[in-house]
Amino acid sequence: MKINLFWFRRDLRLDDNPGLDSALMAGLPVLVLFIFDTNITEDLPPDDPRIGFIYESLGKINRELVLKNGSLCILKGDPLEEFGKLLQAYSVDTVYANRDYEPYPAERDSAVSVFLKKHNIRFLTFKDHVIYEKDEVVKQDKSPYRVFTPYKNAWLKRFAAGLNTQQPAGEAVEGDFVKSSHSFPSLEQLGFRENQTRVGPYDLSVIKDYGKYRNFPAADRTSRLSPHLRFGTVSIRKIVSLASATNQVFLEELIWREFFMQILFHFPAVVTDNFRPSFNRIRWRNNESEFRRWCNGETGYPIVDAGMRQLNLTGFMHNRVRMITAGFLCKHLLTDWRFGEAYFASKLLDYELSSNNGNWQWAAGTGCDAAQYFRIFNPLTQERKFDPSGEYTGKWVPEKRSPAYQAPVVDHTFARERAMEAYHISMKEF
DNA sequence: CCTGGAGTTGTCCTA
DNA sequence: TTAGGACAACTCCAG
Repeated sequence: MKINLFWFRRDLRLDDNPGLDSALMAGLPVLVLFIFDTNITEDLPPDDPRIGFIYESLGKINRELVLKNGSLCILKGDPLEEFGKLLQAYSVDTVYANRDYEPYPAERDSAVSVFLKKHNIRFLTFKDHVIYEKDEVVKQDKSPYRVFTPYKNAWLKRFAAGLNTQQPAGEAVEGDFVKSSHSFPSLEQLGFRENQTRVGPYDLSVIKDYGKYRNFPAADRTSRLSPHLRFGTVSIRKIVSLASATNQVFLEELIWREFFMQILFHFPAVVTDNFRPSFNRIRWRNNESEFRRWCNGETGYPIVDAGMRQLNLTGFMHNRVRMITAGFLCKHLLTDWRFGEAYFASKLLDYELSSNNGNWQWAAGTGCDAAQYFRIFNPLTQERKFDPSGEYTGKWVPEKRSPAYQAPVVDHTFARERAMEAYHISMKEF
């Protein structure tokens, strides 16, 4: 009997899922599939909490599928090889998936597409992860925007006109699911291990007053949506539709997400290079012991240390504090943003290549539409402004007032002048 | 092609 | 105490 396949990747939900809905509407029974891609997981520790979150989300999906007389097929390996095995076991008509725009997944998907085509199987992909894909919001000459504000204006104009938008699906689409011949594996059977760090639920009640509270880390009134958007456990269409009706500032943050995604797509060199080559000649100091102190939250600046400790212990850091800690590493310690970016990538539950890279280059002043290089955050002023009660720093750095607390790794005024000089020299030599 | 205006989230100094 | 300009020019975008 012929079946269709739906391949989950970072769209881990059954509701409002365009690829899955299309597969179900096509008429044939649908086998729902997830592959732990070893090309990705081999670089991660076996107890990476993001794998735990994916596993937990798959479990939830499987329980729902069992109620619909199906079950989830979970595999681990190189996707091409796994598809090869699947085609031996099943007679497949079409493979459905939602598009992934990052460099590796895009390359993988085109290889899968070629492979399936050779076996006379169609590979259909759908827009799911964004409201607007890479080429849907561009300048009149079709070239990509490099400045956020005009991009945002064009995005909002299209959105208001309903151009290229999909409406969030209300009801679940009916269709037949196939029961997998594999039973649902344990985390250990997959070669992974349990981790205590958890992705919590998101909280949409904060959207209403987002602009008012978003800069105060102690208030803890951010939505915590980011890991859910990263892995698709929530639909971006539902969130954007709520945001556009509720809070413009919050909506703009979602537009930043798509801005950096299209930057990564059109300028993939940003993964390794400065967006602005005039900063290629910055002579980074890259002092290893200072970098370790930054990683461990031992710089002697409470707001920096609090942020890094929050990251290390929870896999999350408040957005305001991300800017402060990133700026501190690049400007005060004159450490190449690539080191900081890699560290955040290893720790953040909501790690997204486009946003992490875009925001690190923003903090370093090397990115497109980045902070001007002479804007150097003063970690003490930032602390006074955004954590005036000391509640946030006190929570993560309880020893901050005791003699045991370290002396600052570098004096602010000295570091500021040193950074300005390093950036000046780079620009002059360019 | 030319041109004017604008550009996520700051800080510091001076009057 | 507080408001305003300098930082240092540049790139991008729209008309």
